[in-house]
Amino acid sequence: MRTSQYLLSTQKETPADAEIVSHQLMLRAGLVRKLASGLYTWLPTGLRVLNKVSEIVRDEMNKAGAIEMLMPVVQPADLWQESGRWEEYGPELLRIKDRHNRDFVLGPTHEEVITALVKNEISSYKQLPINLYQVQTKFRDEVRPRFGIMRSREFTMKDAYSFHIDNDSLEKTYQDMFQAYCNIFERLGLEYRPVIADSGSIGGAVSHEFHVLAESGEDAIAFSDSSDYAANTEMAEALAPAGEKPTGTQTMSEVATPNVGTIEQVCAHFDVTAEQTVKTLIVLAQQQDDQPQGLVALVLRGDHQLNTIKAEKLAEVHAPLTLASDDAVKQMLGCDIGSLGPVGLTIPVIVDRSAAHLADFICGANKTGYHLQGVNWQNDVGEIQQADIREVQAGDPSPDGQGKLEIKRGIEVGHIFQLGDKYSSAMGCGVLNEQGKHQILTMGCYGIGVSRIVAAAIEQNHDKYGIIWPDAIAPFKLALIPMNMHKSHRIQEVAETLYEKLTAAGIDVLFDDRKERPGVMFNDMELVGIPHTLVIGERNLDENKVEYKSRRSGEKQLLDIDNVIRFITQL
RNA sequence: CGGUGAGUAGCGCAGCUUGGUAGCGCACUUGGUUUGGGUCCAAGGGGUCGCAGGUUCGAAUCCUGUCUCACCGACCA
Repeated sequence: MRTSQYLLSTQKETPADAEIVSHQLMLRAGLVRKLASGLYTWLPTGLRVLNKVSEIVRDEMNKAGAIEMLMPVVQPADLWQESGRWEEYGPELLRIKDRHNRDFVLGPTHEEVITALVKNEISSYKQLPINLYQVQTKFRDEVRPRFGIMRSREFTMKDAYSFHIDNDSLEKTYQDMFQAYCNIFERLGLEYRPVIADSGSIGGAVSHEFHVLAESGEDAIAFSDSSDYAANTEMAEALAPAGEKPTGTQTMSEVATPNVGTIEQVCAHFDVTAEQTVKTLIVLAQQQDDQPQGLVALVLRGDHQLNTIKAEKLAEVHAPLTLASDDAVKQMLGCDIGSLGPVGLTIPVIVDRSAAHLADFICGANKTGYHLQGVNWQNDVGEIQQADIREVQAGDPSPDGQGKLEIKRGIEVGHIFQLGDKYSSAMGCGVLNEQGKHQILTMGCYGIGVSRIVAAAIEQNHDKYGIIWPDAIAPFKLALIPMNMHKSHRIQEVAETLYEKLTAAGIDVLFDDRKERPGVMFNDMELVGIPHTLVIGERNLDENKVEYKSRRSGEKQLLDIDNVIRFITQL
């Protein structure tokens, strides 16, 4: 490709509304342009990268025995009504009507379509297992699209769905997919980790996310410092502190604490650390039929944070988790939220394991302006219900019993899970088994955020000059930069010849034949992130040499012109 | 949805307080100059100042409404 016949579209200045590096560089290097919030046009350079990523994904999926197909973006609403997700999915599901006023959705995912298809196409256990996938556009009407392509509303996803007669078969395909995903991220040249994940409300126990590690990641991942254990913090189990539960020695007493509400103020007032205090959060209870809305108290150690996902899984708690309003608390419990505590509450109380491990602690007195000190569960509260409801933090013991947890940030680029029969049973998708009986299938599903990988790769591979693509997904492998070609026939001749030969050798080369000064070319090629550069200049031509430069290491070396093709091919 | 901020040329911004019909840098066009790291000089082209309404002789500027965009958002108990 010649720059003179290409759309490079680089920019010197960073657009004002781009917050993270990958977004800024994608705009500056001319990979994407925003059309509207969460909607992006892929420019030629960006599309080249996107296509390289999809090709690697396809290749590994095919090798793992999956079969490519393609389903429509627009899907009829009745499929979603059948699966129950028409009501369940919420406002992220963009609903549209056609000219006949029939309901459709813009597909955020394709379980319904594939299940309906398999129901019709597959009728015997002999055709199983089968794993079908597509690389396709998805639409999710995100509340807040952000970070450019990282969380956009329209995006490219590889989604695969496998169908099985039993769980053993599902388990095997799941393992194959796990391995295929590792291969994919390995080949993409990214630093990644598979982590244990929340399978959501979908049921089916097993689920893994694949994260690319990056500071700007939206997810927190907990790692053991001495084993393979890695889990999304949503999922990572928080163990009770090690050792015997301390025995209380104090007797509970009430202390006037005017204007003391936050844990920070409590600590200051009593001159203790947050580890000796307890905080009480009041949330809405799971609604019982015909009963008025109840409340539930969640009790945590002062220095701990509530984990919403864990709390929502409790039968007593309303999902999605909703904090009771200040007014509701005041009305039902008779005090300000800053003075709440577990002692003497008439609503259900659920205590985090770490909080339950405390003795002689401090908490609110359920009386505005008063706290209790020297509180002990056994004496002052009685039998309590314990649960793991807190967020793990760095330094906590690893749930697998080996080492301590570290917390790092990651970008979720892949998610695999065992779905079970949620969709197949809702939609009656089954086959005749060996006994000639109709049997509902069990399913797995496996997603990769293809467009998100492009952004994630940049987050992990850039410097102050621009992007540094891993070779496998670079838009071009090589930049050919002639110095002042328009003044020198000799340079032009060498450049043209090299360009022809390199192209003939199957190398993706971008030949900068613009009438620009060298500095402009260098800067553009570095911004775009092309991994390898050849510079052709008068100086070296006298020796029959050209200069090679690596984008990543910055290392330069002179090459004999005759050796260029071989050298570049071997990179 | 709540909070904050922003909409003026393709991009980055000034002008608005104190109304008088729009400007700077980059990019673009033309000519010259320069040529191993975003040369320099000159001359140009390009904007219904987000949209609608109002006040006024006159509105980018003041008022009202509206749309769009970005960032932040249980973690207070």
